[in-house]
Amino acid sequence: MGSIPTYDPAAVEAAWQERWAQNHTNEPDLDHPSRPFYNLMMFPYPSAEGLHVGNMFAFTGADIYGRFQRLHGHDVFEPIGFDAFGIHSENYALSIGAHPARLIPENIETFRRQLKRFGAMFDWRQELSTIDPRYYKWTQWIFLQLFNAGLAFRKRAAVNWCPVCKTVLANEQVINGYCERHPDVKVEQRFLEQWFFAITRYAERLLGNLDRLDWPESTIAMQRNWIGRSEGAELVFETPAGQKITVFTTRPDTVFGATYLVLAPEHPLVDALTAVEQQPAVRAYQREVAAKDIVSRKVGDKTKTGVFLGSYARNPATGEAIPIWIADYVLMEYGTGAIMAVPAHDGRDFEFATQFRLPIVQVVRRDGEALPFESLDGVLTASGPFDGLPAAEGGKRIVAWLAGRGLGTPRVQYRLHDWCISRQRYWGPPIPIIHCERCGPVGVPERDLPVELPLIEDFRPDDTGVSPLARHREWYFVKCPKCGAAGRRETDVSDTFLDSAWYFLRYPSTDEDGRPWDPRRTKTWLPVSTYIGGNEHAVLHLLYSRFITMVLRDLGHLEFEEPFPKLRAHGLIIKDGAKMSKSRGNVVIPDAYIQKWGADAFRMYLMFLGPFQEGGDFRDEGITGVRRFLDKVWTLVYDAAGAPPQPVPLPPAVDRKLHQTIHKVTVDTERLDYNTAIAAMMEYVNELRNAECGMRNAVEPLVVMLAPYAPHVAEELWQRLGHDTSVFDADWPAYDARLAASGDVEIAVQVNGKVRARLTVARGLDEAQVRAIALKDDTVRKFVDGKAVKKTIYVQDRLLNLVV
RNA sequence: GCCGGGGUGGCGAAACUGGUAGACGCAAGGGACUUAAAAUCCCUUGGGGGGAAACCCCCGUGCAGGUUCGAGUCCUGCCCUCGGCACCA
Repeated sequence: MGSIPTYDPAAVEAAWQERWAQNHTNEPDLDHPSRPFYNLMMFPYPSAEGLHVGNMFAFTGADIYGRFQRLHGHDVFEPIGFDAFGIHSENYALSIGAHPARLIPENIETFRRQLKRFGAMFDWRQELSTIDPRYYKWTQWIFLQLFNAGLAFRKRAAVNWCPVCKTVLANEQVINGYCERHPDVKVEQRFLEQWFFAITRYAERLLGNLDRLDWPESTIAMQRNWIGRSEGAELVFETPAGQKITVFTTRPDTVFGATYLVLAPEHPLVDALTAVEQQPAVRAYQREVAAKDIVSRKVGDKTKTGVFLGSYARNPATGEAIPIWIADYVLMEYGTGAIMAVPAHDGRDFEFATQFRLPIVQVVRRDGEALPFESLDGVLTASGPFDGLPAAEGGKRIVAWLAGRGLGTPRVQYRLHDWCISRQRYWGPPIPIIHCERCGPVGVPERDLPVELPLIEDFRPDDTGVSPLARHREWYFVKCPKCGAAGRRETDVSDTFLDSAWYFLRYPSTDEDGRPWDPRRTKTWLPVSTYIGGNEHAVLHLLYSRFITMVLRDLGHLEFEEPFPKLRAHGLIIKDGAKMSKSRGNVVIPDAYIQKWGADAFRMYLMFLGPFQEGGDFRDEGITGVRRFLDKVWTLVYDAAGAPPQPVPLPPAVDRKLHQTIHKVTVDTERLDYNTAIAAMMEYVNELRNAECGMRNAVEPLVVMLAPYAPHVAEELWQRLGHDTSVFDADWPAYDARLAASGDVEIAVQVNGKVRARLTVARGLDEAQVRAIALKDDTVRKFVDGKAVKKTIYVQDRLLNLVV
């Protein structure tokens, strides 16, 4: 047998990484693949701290899946890139006094080195970075496609403003009224001209398509909630002067109980509806609300406030005059910015009515229910001709009745807002627009793309709300491309979510300069076969990517409208019960672990920590177990490699276990249940060791199954077994269901549902046979003797239950 | 408040459509090898009780009920925890 060299991961891994690069092992033929499989994972933001275990956990899980597909004969394309623009990079650069244009490429270099070290099958030919002008040229091109299609527009909008970041924040960057980057800085409200994408026009399709996506239920639910479709009606309340106030309601059945109206303080009709004597109070209230930031208005103190306008409108159902109020609990951006208040059947209206002593009229009844009664499960009352109808049915009839008089119409409303893509910052792709006095906003002609982000030393944002680019005069002033008059460049840069909304389209075509992608390659590789990423992107990134893809399809640039038919979400790796973050100081960097244990052991350890799709708590105690396992495999294979090459039949117990293992590893890997797949391989190795079976045909399939998990050592062992091609060119082992289900079985014998004995019997016995054997067992007899067996339940090969 | 996960040994976790709870691994204890240690190998390990022993009994999957021959798994009502949304009419 001879002495076995010890397993030295560092040497094995370096050697194979070099060979993969030399042999182009991970570079599929992009133009003529026979069975293309696009294995996509969410590209990282290259932070200054470097790749942390959370990234590596995600990428390893995705890489295992790609390698598994490769072993099933697919041409797997597994690209990687860097999402390197954005406020995170810029703020970090500011905080250490560096320039992002110099700092970020260094970070990328660190990431690239770390990514190469852990041994994923990345196709480095197709690497991309969002800060590369060759990339963002096409990000700008996409903006222009939307602009030319009328889907990009400018609007003055109330925005969240962080006085420290000196920029607009998205609502999700505001945590309880404070900036997510600066937990002690209150967010303010500002009004600025912003660029928006009209994503709301796609709401119905974005929602409807969810039904046919193979995505985690929870992700679908989050998207559904975010889009927030509600069905209801618009109803019209008229004032004596003939002004029409339109409200949106999901409860038209309760219109007979509407005892007052509430408008948002910014509602355009407020001035016209305010009685002279109420003007001072109304103005004061409007000013007070405007001074609040939009977040604390929504999230902060929810005590109801409001002011009576001093005027009235007619309830279209009862004909009664009801007072009109303004209150900040009504939001201008949702529905029509006005509501009919039904205090008997809405908690918020109830609170408001109680506070300001407004009338409360119950119009839906169910026995034993107190007000406010919000359920639709009741019967109409005090509703004229509709009394006695179930609320849902009554609502439909009331809308029809009001529609007949021109006072109502059914209406679907979404919570989704248009996507604000403007950022008053430096570190992003300039929005490719030139403002002209005569022509208005004009798109930069495609031949002039990219609009390069100029390298300016003073990129610090200031308090004006205008991007630092405006201070760069030779860049800022430019001729209008349409009329030649003096124009000014748009100085806002676009949201990073736009960079990442199309990167998967670019990967197969990174070598294209004249167009964003090669249509033939796109047709070959897209849509993405499997997309694996974190649930922190469940809503925005995925929704925006779907939207952009849909628009590009409508404009004739793509042939599909859903980019990710199959999505899987991995869990989060936490440390000491908390999410890893620099501020908590609990970020784990993988380099030292890889150094000590090897990339293969560390990959497997991360996957063995818990279910991939749920994540887990990082502790480093367990890694020795995985490393010991690899050492055992190493020894077993070296022993087997010395055995004669012609196959001899395996001992039946080993053969059975082998086929059971193949079955389990196959099924579990396909489902991303990596932790149990690894456990199954460990069991098999234990079996081989117990049986002292060091046979070639017992270990060859194991090496192949191990390959997705521990690719370097699998290659080394495969070669040791005498193969001169990559293990990834081998076939995934087939399993024989008959063999897997051969041999004896242990049957549990229960008496009255309690296990009293375990019998080892031949497979496939019938109830009578098992029962006869069971009744000979001493322990069973102890519980059965002297009693009548009333009933027996038999589950083939598993269990016999005697009921006495 | 609403929408989703999840509560199982000392720890990370397994358990397919109701059918032998705790696979696999860590840690711990004992033993072998060694001058010694590390490494490696073997054994034990949910709690309690009985037996000289092979073994046997009772309890046990967040809590309280229920359905069932049988419940970690299904139903009802709670508690805790983690994500997401949050005055969306």
